[in-house]
Amino acid sequence: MPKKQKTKKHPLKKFIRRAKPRAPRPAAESAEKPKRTFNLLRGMHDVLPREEKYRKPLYQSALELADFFQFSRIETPIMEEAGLFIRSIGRGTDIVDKEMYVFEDRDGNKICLRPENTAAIARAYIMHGMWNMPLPTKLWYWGPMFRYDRPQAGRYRQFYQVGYETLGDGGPAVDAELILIAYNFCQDAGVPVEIHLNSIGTPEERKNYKTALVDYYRAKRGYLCDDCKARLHKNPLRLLDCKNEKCQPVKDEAPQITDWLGEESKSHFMKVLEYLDELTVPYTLRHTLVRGLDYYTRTVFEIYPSLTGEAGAQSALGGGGRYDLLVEEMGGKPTPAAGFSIGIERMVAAIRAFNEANGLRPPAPKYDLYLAQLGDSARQSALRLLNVLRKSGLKVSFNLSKNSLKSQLESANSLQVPYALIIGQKEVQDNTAVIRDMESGTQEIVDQRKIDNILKKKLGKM
RNA sequence: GUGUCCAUAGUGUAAUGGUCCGCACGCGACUCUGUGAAAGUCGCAGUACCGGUUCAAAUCCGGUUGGACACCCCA
Repeated sequence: MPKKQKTKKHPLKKFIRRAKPRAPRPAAESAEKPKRTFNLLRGMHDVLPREEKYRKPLYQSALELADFFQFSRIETPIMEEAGLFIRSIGRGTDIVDKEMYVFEDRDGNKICLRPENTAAIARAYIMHGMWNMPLPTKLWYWGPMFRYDRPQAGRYRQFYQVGYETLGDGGPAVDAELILIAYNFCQDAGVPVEIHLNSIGTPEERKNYKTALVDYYRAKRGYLCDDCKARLHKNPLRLLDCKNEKCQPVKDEAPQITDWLGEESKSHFMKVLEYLDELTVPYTLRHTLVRGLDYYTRTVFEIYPSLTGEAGAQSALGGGGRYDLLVEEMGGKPTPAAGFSIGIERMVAAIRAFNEANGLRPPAPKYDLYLAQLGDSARQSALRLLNVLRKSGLKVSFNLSKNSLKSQLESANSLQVPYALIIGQKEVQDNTAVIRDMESGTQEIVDQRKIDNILKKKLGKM
C-alpha cells in the first residue's frame, strides 16, 4: 500500500528527467561491442557434468551386462549412406519419411546421420564377414542417434542409445536372453518397468493379417477418426495404436495378429513366453504392439516405466525385436537376428521421476579422504602424495587451487569424508602429515611414507 | 508436419508501462592470515535475440531462436 502511494504522489515528469540519461550504459565497456552468444540447435542438448551421476551407473551396468552375456562392443560411424536406412527401416515409416537427417556431402553423395543402429550393425556384419566369428555374433553399442523430430521432454534430435544385437541364431532363447538383458538394465537402474510383448510374424503372415485388418476396418469406416482413415491406406498396422476414443470399440473387435501366425511363428512365440516365465521376467501381451520399422519379424517388444509418473509416462524407454530377414535383405547371407535398444535420456528421466516420487537422491560420490595443502612446497608434496594414494587404491578429493586451510576443510566437510590429510610447511620439512578424523576432530601426526598403510587400516581396507 | 502455452543471474523465483531488476540457493572471499557448525559482511552473475510502439519497456506489439505440452511417431 505505501508503495503505491509513493508512485502516485510523483507526477510523470519526475521520471522523464530520470529516464533520459540512461542510454549510455556502461561507459567503460562501450569500446568493445558485445559478442553475441550462441544457442543450441533445436533438439540438441549438452550432457552436463551433473548428468554424469545418472549416466555413469547406466554405462557401467551396460558394460557389465555385455561382459556377462558375452557381447562385444561395436562402434559404427554416426554417418552412413542414406540408402542403408531407407532400405532397412523402410519407405513409408515415419523415421525415414520425416525424421532422418539427410544431406549431400561435397561429392554429392546422399548421406545421413544414423537414426538408429541396427541397420548399421547389419551392414558391418556383412562387410566384415562376421559369420566367421563364433556363432552367434553378439554385439552391443552405446552412442548418439539422430532424428529430426519435434522435441519434447525425453525426445531430442540427438540422443543416446544403448543396444544389444544377436546375429546368427533364430531360436527363441535369443529373444528371451535379450529381453532379460533389457529388463536387468532397468532393474540395475532401479526403474520398475513392464515389458510389452507381441509377435508380428513373418512378412507373409503379416500380409494376410493386414488384408484381414483392412477388410474389417473398411466395413467400419464411418466410425473411425480422421487419423485412422488415413492410416487405413498408409499404415494399417498403426490402426491398432489409435488412442482416439471413437475408434476404441472398433479396435476392441479387430482381428488379432496372433491368430494369423503360422505354426512355426506361433510356437516360437510360445517358447519365448515360456522362457520369460521361467526367468520370472514380467511381461504383458499387447496384440496391438507393432513397431515403426519394417524389418521386424516375429517377436517385438517395448519397455515402459511402470510408475504412473507424468514425465514421459507414455513414451517407451526402449524396444526391439527379431529381424530375421534384414541381413539377407541387405545383401548378406540369410541370418536370423534379434536386438533391442534403450534410450539413455529417457532412462535418466525415468530414474529422476522415480527418485522424486520416492524422495530419493542419486548417490553422491564417496571419498576416503580429503588432501589439504598449505603453501607452495606443500602443494608440491601434496601432488606427489596424491599419486601415491591413487596407486594404493584410495579415493582422494582435493583442490590444489585453494589456498586457505579453512576453505579446504569446508570442502572436506561438505563431501563428508571420514578423514582429512593436512600438509603444510612444517610437515613438508619433517616429512610428516596430519591425519584429522573429521568426525571426532582428533588429529595425529604420521610419517608420510606410512600414510597409505595407516589410512587403509583406518578405513578398514586392509 | 499440426495445434496450444512459455522465455528474468548457473538454478528456483520477484517486480500496477515509471527508482538503469529484488530475493533464495550456488560460487568466491572475509570476520577467524594452520583447522570443517551456525551467523554476519562483501563480491560474482540476469531481462534469449532483432526490431517496433512510448517521454519511458523485463512488462505492450511483430519477427527470430529456443523450450514445454498434446497430436503424429518413437528412444
